[in-house]
Order: sequence, then structure tokens, then C-alpha cells
Amino acid sequence: MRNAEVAGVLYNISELLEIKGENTFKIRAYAKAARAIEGTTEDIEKIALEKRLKDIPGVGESIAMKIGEYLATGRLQYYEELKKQVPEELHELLQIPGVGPKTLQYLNKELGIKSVEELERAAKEHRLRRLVHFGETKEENILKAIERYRQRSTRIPLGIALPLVKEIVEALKKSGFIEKIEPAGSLRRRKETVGDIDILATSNDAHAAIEAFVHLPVVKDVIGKGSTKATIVTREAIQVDLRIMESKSFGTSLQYFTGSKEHNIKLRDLARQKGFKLSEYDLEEISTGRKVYCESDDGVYRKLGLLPIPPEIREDAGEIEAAISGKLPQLVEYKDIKGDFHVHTDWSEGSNTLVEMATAAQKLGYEYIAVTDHSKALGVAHGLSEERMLAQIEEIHKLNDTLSDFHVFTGVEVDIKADASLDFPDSILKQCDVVVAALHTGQKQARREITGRLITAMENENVDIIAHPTGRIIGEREAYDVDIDAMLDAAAGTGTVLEINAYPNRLDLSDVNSRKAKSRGVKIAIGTDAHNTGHLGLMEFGVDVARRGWLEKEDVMNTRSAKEVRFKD
DNA sequence: GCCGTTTTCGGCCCGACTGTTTTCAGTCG
Repeated sequence: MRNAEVAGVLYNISELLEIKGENTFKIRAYAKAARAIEGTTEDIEKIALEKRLKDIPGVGESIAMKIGEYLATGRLQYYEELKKQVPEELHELLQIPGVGPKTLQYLNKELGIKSVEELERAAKEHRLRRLVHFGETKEENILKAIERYRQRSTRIPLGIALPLVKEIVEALKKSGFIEKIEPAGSLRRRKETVGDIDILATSNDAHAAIEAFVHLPVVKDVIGKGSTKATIVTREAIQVDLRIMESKSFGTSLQYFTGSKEHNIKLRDLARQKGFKLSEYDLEEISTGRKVYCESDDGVYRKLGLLPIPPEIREDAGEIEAAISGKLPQLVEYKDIKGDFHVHTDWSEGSNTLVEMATAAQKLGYEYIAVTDHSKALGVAHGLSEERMLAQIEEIHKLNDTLSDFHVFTGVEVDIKADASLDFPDSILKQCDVVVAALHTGQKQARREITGRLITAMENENVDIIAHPTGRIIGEREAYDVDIDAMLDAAAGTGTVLEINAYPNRLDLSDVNSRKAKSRGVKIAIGTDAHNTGHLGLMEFGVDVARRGWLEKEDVMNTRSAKEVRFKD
């Protein structure tokens, strides 16, 4: 599939046009087409071949021609010429807050500025303040913005942001000045990483609520404080905004501040088509000026004649169309989860015993876990020898005899070695209920080798699940070079289940890849990769990814009861 | 550049903020 590749070209064109200062709507048209293609599960080459490109919403005569040219020749004349016209370095300047395309063009024309360094020098030499439409303040602000840009914090993993927000929300509730409170933004959409955190609330005393917020123990700095909004920075250098809204506007506000931006643009467009103007304050009927207020953000969707769209899929990736046609997925929920398929014990690198892990899982209301300690090749993790593996199986059988209403599946996280062979012979694997295979070594190998190793593993009838299928670690390590489409096809062909590893710095498969897997009929198992009893609680993060990937109950193995759990026959 | 139960031309999401302006353009979220 070359969908991502084609979308990438269109995104680049959109950005180049932006730097050139072209018509905003033309810029948006390219970005819109790119998004539509990115979100299409059908192969773009197939669509092009069947001359159906213009059926894609946002793709018209001109863009269809360009896609055709690019797919056929691997090049696009228009794109090449654009790249020649726009110096590469200019791009970075758009990252400076306050510098947009117009300013960029102007500075380039007047002062020949092409890079952040040149802009900084011009500001320090006070050459900016002499320009028309510029002044002392703007010049100083640009210097500050460059400073901020250089120290910009990377996005925060959801695993860190979520507990922090819970702490803040609880503390604010205790203050007594808060009525309704809800975190919004990418955190509410459960994106794997979040930028700044936005919290919305209603209050009987906005002033007191703001004061309570800026004096919370987590606060390190107060950046801004007004009558209805305050911005703080926490000890962990995370920026948090609190906005106090009027109660009657809470639904529209929550809808607006939850985003995504792209989702909001399309929703407002749809509202307009239906004769309404949607803002964060209200839904206004254009012909009469009558204002409609919504208690909840679900209410906003209902008033527009849509089914409520869960926050996790508000990305303008087909969810609005699905809501219109009544075909929204019934997303899997945490309460559907009956067990965990990736659990370690102190037999390998875990810190709790078999019994402790089983008891903790039972307390969570689960019916089962699969114990999947490492195999011997992973020396650093005290991988099990074949003898110890058999001994563990024996012990689990004994444990099961003592348990009621709970089952421990025997299992292993078997290493896929650099030569594509598995770390245990079939004779051992056969004795495990659940075989999870994973690639831990040789991650630098070429795409062909890596993909081949994974496919070979999946072709083994004893291998049930591929753990953390791309190997990425958020903020630390890129995914290994695997051909995702080939892997998904092999999973579909062999009936191998792919994991969503719920560990917050893995979340692998990702949301996008999970959705791709679903479109090919590949089943998913969520595994926490727990190394202690506390880690079992990470399941929620895996469910978040599944929901963002549009997965429904039947797509997820963990929703099956212990008796219904079946992998390859 | 796209698109059409108001339109094949004239729209295209909305509102706040900022700094530079005396009425608004650019940028942001």
C-alpha cells in the first residue's frame, strides 16, 4: 500500500504552498485530500487503477491527476518545481510561535531571512523593529519565541500525563469551588503522547477556583492567571491550562477543546450545511439567531443529527461520515476485558510470584491471565531454560487445581532469534496454552530480514501472538524496519493474533496499525507486559489504543471468557 | 483546489488575542 506515501507528498505540497503564502483554501484542500487518503483503508493504487480517485472526498480533478502521475512515474512535476521554488530551511521558521506564512514571506523579502539563526541575529541587531508593521514589542516577542522554541519540551507520554491530570482533578474537586470538571484535548482523546494539558471546569466562584488551581502542590510556575483561565507549569515541566466555562456552554466547550482540530473543522462545516454555526459557546441557528446550548458534548452531536462520537476517534479519519450514516463502531470498553495475555513473574524478570500475579488479576475482576515469561535467549531477563519452562508449566497446573473461577494459561514469550528460528523447539511450545513470540535482538537488520523473521514465526502453528509487533519505544527507539502490510497479511493468512502492548512507552501496535489490522480481519490481544502486580493496571492504556484503532469487542481476544479463548487450531 | 436540496461561482470553521493599527491583519488553538 502506498497510501501513506501519497498522503506524505500531498502534505508536503500543502506545507510548501503555505510557506509560499498561497491561498489558504488551496493549502487546506491539499491537506484535506492527504488526510482522506491517509485514512483510507483501501489501496490507493487500486483506486487509481479503477479511476475512482475522485470518489475520495476532497480529491477533485487536479489532485486526482497529480496522484495518477505520481503513482505511475514515481515523480510529480508540480511537486518538484515547488521544491525548487522554496528553500528548504524556510520550513523551520514556521515552527517559531508567532511566525506564520505571511510574516515569513515578508521577512524573507525585506531582509532575506531564511533561517532561525538569521532571524535571531536580525532581532538582536534591532533590524526588525524598523520594518513596517513591526515594532519593539514584536521584535522582543520573536526573540522570546525563539528561546522557547529551542527549549521546547517533547510531547509527554500518556502514561505520565494521565496520572498527573487525575491528581489535579481530584485536588480541585476537593477545593469545593468546582462543579463540573473534565480534562479535554489530546489527553481526552487518549493520544499516545500529549502536548499541553487542557482542563475545563464550571464553578460557582471562578476566582476562587483559579486561586486554588495556581496554588496546588504540583505547581512549579504560574505562567498566566486571568479571571477565567490560568496556565501553570508542573514540577515535571508540563504545561496545564484550567479554563472556567459558563455552565450552559460546557457541552460545546468540551466538544471544542477536545478536538482534534481537523475533526472540529469538519464538524463545523457540517453544522453550517445544516444551517447552524457551531462555536465553543453555543450552536446558533443561522436563519433565526436562536442559540442552542448543550449540557454534554454528546448533546452537540445529537443536535446535529449525529450519533455521539467517542473522543478517542475524533481525528477526521472517517468518524463523522460513519456517524452520519449510523455506522459508528461499538468500541471495545475496559469493562469488556476478561484477562491479560502478557504477564511476567519472578520466574524470569518479573518481581512477583505466580500466585501473587494470579491473585492480583482476580482482584481486577479478570477470569484469567496467560503467564508468558521469557525464553532462555533473553539472558538479561533470566529467560527460562527448557527444564525450567516445563517446571513452570507443572506448577501452573497445580495452581489451577487450587483456583476457583480463575484460570492461569501456561505460556511463554519466546524469542524470535536473529536467524528467524524460535528459542524453544516445537515440542516445548506445544505444551504451552499461549505462545507469544517476540523479536528482541537483531533489530537493526534490514526490512527483508526483519519482516521475514516475523512471518516465519507466524507460520509456526504453535505461535499464537506476536508481541509488540514493531518494537518501537516511544521517545526512545524507532520501530524496527518491518513491512507492516506484509506482516498484517501474514497475520491474516496464518490466523496469528497481534498484540497491543499496553505498556505506556510501547503502545505497540499503534492506534493506526491496529485499525489497519482490523480492516484485514486480524484479531488483537491486549497484553500489559506486567512485571509486577501494579502493572496489570496498565490494561486501560491498551484499551485506549484499541478504541483509537476503532476496535470492537469481537476484534479483541481479551473480551472472550476463559472457555472461549482459542488461538490457532 | 474542492464543492453544490440556497450556489457551476463564491464560498470554504470560529473566536480570541496581539500588536500595530485608527479599523485590521496575522496567528493560534
